Amino acid sequence: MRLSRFHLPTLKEVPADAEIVSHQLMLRAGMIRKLAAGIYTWLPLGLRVLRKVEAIVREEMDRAGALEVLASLVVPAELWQESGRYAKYGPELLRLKDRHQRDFVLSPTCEEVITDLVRRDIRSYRQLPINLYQIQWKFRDEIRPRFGVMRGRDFLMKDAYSFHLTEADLEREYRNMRETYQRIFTRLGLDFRVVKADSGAIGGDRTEEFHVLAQSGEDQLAVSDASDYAANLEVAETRPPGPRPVAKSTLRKVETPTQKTCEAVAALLGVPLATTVKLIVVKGRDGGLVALALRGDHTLNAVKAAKHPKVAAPLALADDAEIRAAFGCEAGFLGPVGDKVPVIADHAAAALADFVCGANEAGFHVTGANWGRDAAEPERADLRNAVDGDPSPDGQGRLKLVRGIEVGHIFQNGPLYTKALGVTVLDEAGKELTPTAGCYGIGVSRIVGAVIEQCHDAAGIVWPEAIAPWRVAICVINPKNDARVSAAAEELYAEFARRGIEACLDDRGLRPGAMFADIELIGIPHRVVVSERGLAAGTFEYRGRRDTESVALDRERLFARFA
RNA sequence: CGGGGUGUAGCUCAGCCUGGUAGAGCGCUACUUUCGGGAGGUAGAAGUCGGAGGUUCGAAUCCUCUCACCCCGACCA
Repeated sequence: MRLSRFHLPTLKEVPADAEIVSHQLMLRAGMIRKLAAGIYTWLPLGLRVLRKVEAIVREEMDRAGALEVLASLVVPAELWQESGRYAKYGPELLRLKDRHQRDFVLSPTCEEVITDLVRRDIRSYRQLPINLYQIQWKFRDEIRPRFGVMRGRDFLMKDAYSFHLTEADLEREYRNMRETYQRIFTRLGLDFRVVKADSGAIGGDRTEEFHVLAQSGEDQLAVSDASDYAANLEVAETRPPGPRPVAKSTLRKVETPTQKTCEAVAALLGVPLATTVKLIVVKGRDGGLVALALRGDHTLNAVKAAKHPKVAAPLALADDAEIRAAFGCEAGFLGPVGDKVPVIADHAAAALADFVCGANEAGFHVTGANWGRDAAEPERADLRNAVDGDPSPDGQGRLKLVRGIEVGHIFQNGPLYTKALGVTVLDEAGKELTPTAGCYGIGVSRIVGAVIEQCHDAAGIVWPEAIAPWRVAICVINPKNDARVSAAAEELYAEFARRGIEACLDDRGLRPGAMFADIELIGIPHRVVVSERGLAAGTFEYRGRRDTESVALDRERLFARFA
């Protein structure tokens, strides 16, 4: 590509509304432009990269035996009503009507569409297993789109759906996809982790996420420092600590007129935060209230709590009136003493003796409280978020909390959708069978942002070779002074083409400083400078994007670098 | 949805408090001198001041409404 004929609107200044580095660099490099909140137009440079990511994903999916299809972004609401997700999905699902007032949705995922496709065309066990995928734009009406293409409202996703006769075959394909994803992210040059995850809105049992490690990631991950254990904080298990010490203190009421948090009470009394217990009152599955007890220095894990059989899902906090009715005081002075409502204690809270908690009386807490004496022995569960330094659940090493960007997610959702949509096939015996299914997503457009988060420096983007817009940039210095310079550059450009190496020729006639700055900003891995000076010496000037110095190479040695 | 903030040239922003001829830097166009790390000079194009209504002799500026965009907030007891 000749840059003189390419649309490359680079910016020197950072657009005001871009917060994170990938968003800033994508705007500055002229890869994307914003159209509306969370909606972007991909410019030629950005699209080149996006297409490369897409191509790698497609290649590996094909290699894994999946079959590509393409479904519309616009889906009849009926299908979503049939699966039950029309009612379940929140306002993130964009609903719209056509001119005949028929209801449609903009697809955020395609379980229904593909399952419907299978229901229509797959009749026999002989047609299974099958894995259908597409690479298609999706739409999610995010509450708060941000971070450019990392959390946009429309996004390019690879989504695959597999259908099987048996759970064992689903497990086989799940592993196949897991390996495929590892190949894809490795080819993309990313530092990633496979983590245990919650299945969330899609539903299902076995599920893992693929995360690119980056400070700007929106998800917290707990990873072991001594094994390959890694889990999304939402599901990272915590282990019960050792046995509870014996009670030594007696229960004593203390005045805490304005201290409504464990932090404030601990500070007032001069005791460690980890000796306090807080209650979080939530709605129970049976309609009553349930109190969740946590150590003061821990935070509630809503995903874990909502999975507890006595807790209403989704998690719903009790309101002020309910708390007042049950405890006789406002939130801020609650405690398990007196057993106002059934208590489920996190393992760490349950292991405390002589703890501090609310007195269930405005303005008072108690010290020296003990389970089984001042409060009923509570039911125990894992309810808290893991913290840095917790022992790893697999018994090896300690957990460290890091941040990640979710770029892939694989699920075994079983017969969830096939049953809802009434998919059946005939088995060998002529008997009707409901297939079991899996689904597998990759955020293609998000990957572009995630790569930049991992691969950039002060000058701009540093593309991994696999997805760089071009592998090499040929920079021409002062071509007007000497016709031989541009002739040599043209010849070099033609030679790269002959060798099948993607090159761009910077023939824009910019001054060298501006030209180099642009080429570095857009992250081209290799740069070759053609100048009078070099021609006289019979060399070209080569510099890798991460190098700090250039080297003079003759033609042969230059091309050897691209072998 | 709640709280906060911002809308003025393609980009980054000043001007608004205290109403009175629309501004700067970068970018863009032309010419010119330059020519190896975002050059200098000269000349120039470019804004319904987000929109509507109101107050006023007069509104970018004050008031009301509205739209768009950004940030913060969903774990507390």
